[in-house]
Amino acid sequence: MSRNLEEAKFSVISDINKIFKENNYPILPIDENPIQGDISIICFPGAQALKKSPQEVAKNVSEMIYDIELIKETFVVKAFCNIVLDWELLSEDIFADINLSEYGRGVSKANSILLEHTSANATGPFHMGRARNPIIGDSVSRLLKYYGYKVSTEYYVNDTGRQAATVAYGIKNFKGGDSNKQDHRLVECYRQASEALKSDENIKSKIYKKMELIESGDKEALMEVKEAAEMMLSGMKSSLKRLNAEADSYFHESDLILDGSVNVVIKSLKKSNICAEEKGAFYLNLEGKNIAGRNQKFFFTRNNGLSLYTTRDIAYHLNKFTRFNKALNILGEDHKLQSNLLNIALEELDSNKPDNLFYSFVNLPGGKMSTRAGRVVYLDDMMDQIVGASLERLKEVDMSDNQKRLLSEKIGIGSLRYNVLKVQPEKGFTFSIDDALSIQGDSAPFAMYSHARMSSILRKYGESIPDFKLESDLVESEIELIRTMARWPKTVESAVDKFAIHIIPNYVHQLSSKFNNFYRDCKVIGDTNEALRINLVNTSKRILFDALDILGIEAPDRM
RNA sequence: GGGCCUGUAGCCUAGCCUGGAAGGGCGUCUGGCUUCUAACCAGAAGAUCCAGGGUUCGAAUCCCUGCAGGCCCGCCA
Repeated sequence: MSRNLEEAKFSVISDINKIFKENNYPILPIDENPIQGDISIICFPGAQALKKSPQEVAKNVSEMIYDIELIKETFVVKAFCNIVLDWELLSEDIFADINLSEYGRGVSKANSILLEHTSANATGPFHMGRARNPIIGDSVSRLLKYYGYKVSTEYYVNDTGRQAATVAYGIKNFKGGDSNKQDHRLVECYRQASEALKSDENIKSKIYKKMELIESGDKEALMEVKEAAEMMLSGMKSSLKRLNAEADSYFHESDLILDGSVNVVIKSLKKSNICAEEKGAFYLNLEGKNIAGRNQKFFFTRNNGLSLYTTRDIAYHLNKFTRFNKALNILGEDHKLQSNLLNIALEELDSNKPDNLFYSFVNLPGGKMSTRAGRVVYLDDMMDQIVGASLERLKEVDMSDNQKRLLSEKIGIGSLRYNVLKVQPEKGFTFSIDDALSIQGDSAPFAMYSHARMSSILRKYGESIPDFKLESDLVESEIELIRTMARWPKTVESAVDKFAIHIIPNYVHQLSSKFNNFYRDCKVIGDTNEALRINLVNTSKRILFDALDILGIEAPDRM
């Protein structure tokens, strides 16, 4: 009989409940992932009814159940009756399951998902605060794909409005900086144009005139901002590429004006019965909608009848749902209200609504990250630094310079991603370069190193993975490793459930750590259990590789 | 004024949805490389789980009230 761990636990638990019933015992709560053992029966609640102390109940329970099939032993700690399963019996079955090449992957789903991430305004290089978005977005998309969804990622390019017009004006009229990276060079144009906008009425009116042309659908003006945004974006895209997080497609806001879909939105929203008008500008009246704050009017046109950012966002989402069944947005927490408003509008238009994953902002020690105040750590600089630090660590390793360069890139970028991903998105964090550069313990290099050890063993073994038979008792660290591997599919499932990507790094660390314990205790090559242990190494390696891949981290075979 | 999020050892963090025995990591101290890779491993010290109240046999977890920090409340994007 083949069974995975879930099924084994289920069978044991139903046997336990059967025994409770037969003996007229109250049904006691059961912890399926206890601190000690594989299953734990919590005996506090039965105490009163049975007129016994919780400890006595636990002892009693342990005597009642110890000969259930698959239970190897039971031991009582306080009021917990802990059960250890018979891993000698189970491991072959569980292993057969783990050995399947699709182990952990979800079955292919019918739904297609458009995952929008990053969508930073094309006004200059990414800073670390913004970098949380592509890293989370890219990894969540990998996670959802692993689980069986068809996922496509998209970057929404805000190339209309004042900022975009200012960028276009700046690129046309000012000289850039001297960096050889496009976005770092062009951001100087934008800075100067922004300054001029503030101090020079003439330039201000030029930019605002351009803005109006853009919003009214003037083709030439639209092409101009679109091209300017493209220029800036080309530099930003190369940062994303280095981060291993480039989007599959880029959607230009300007196209929504160009193709008239914004006007369709305005027309439809005007038919809504919560639509009202004030001095020529139209809005949805939100009174009674339980939306936060002082402002109960959600404007979707200016008094000149032209669209606002939100209006175009509505059009964008309608567009998304013509292409995909579902939409998921990765957004900074500052977009929460905005997204509520969007949802209300979509509801008025009878449209589907997107799911959202919000993340908190990244601070620097001492306060907010702000480009304007010059308190800023650029993503590009951070990647250089962390890759440099990784290269430094490889100094003594016997490898060609080129190999070291490639490897340090993987390690550095992996560390950066891991550090961002291991924290719950809704938790704000203060970005410390020192912490980011500290790459031991719960980090990408720890996992990568474990993976390299696995590869090394298999490389030395040199033959194809053998069949195995259990010839002696498993040692504790082997069981622990199997236990951890057995938890992988559940881990993926719960991460998908809540879009909780931080669960994956957590698992990666556990698996790596358990493997390192196994490595310490168990000689693989040349041992009497060689065949089994090669299998253990092989499956751990595959799971670790997959898990790291979800995080967008490349698992090296040597380091 | 209002809404949302966060608060766990010196520092960072998991656990909170679905209540049951507080997990990791950094840093500190001690020890381990002629043995499949020491970016590793073992051991030690370190926690009024922000505060107070409630529900419960049982609360870091659920409810209420505070406190502290973040974000937001424009005919900007």
